[in-house]
Amino acid sequence: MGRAPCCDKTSVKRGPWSPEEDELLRSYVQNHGTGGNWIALPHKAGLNRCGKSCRLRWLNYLRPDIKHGGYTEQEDRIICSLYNSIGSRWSIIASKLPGRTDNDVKNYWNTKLKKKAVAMHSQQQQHASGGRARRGAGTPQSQCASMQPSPASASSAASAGDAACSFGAMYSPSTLQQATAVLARYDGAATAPLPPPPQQQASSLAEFSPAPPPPPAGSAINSWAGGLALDDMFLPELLGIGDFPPGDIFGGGFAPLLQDRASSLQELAACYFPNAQAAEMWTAADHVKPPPPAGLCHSLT
DNA sequence: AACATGGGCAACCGCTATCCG
DNA sequence: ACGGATAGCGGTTGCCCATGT
Repeated sequence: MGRAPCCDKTSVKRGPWSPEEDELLRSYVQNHGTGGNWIALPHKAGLNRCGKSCRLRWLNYLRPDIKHGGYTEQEDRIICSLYNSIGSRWSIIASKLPGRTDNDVKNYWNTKLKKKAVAMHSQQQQHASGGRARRGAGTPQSQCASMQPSPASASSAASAGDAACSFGAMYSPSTLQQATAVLARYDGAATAPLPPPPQQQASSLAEFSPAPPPPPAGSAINSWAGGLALDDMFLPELLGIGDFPPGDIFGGGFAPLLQDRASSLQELAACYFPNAQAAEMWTAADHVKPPPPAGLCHSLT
């Protein structure tokens, strides 16, 4: 027997929201907040809607700081880089793009950016092979398989297809633990009072940042450090300055989008680090040296 | 002008994670 | 420690509109 539904779907309104409903929800949330309970909110607000529907409407459409459309090339680059690095974890990707929602980013990727990427990729494949397309190239699966070590879909909700490019599949548990420890230190830098100069960064990261509590066994990447730090770990790759293979859709085919990387460093760093000093420190660091064999954290350690 | 087709986007569905008693 | 309730997430669906025939 399954769980009871969150609301009686036969008695609540579904489908597109009317302006009146939008106004009811907007004014209620602005006056009272969500109260931490979306299920009870529709009744309090006088809406005949499911709580989940209200939450989605607010988060994706009614929030005051939402931006719709008009994606910049900078945002394109961030999305592509992050997708390459962490896969379809839209909430994480969206969190790096102020004013964008996961749904919006997901739709944008699925309807526009993905096609752009595939087109660029096939164009480059034709160039590289004198017109012969690589077998399987251009499909989502081949894109995934051709990507660099990817932490995509680290959660247990990963689909079978995602598993092919899952983080866990790419790195050994010991490597993950090692990376997680590094991340823990670096992550703390965002709140540190004064970061050291870049050249001292590696040795002193641990000193200006208290280590977080050890992760629960078997869940190092997936829980306490995963969501926040996985993408930070792959900053060089996110920027396209890591070790993408030349034929990679993002490292190669997406080269035009990833060009002008150096000038984008500051903007990107600002996206990744809430603390301006940490962003500055990262920007100033040397990101272009070759990656270590493990392919992990070469700019951060 | 009428119809078919495809793209874009909002909303829904079903699942996992997390919280809380 | 356990189980129920809720939040959050990613995949999918379906509607609307623009464009082509």
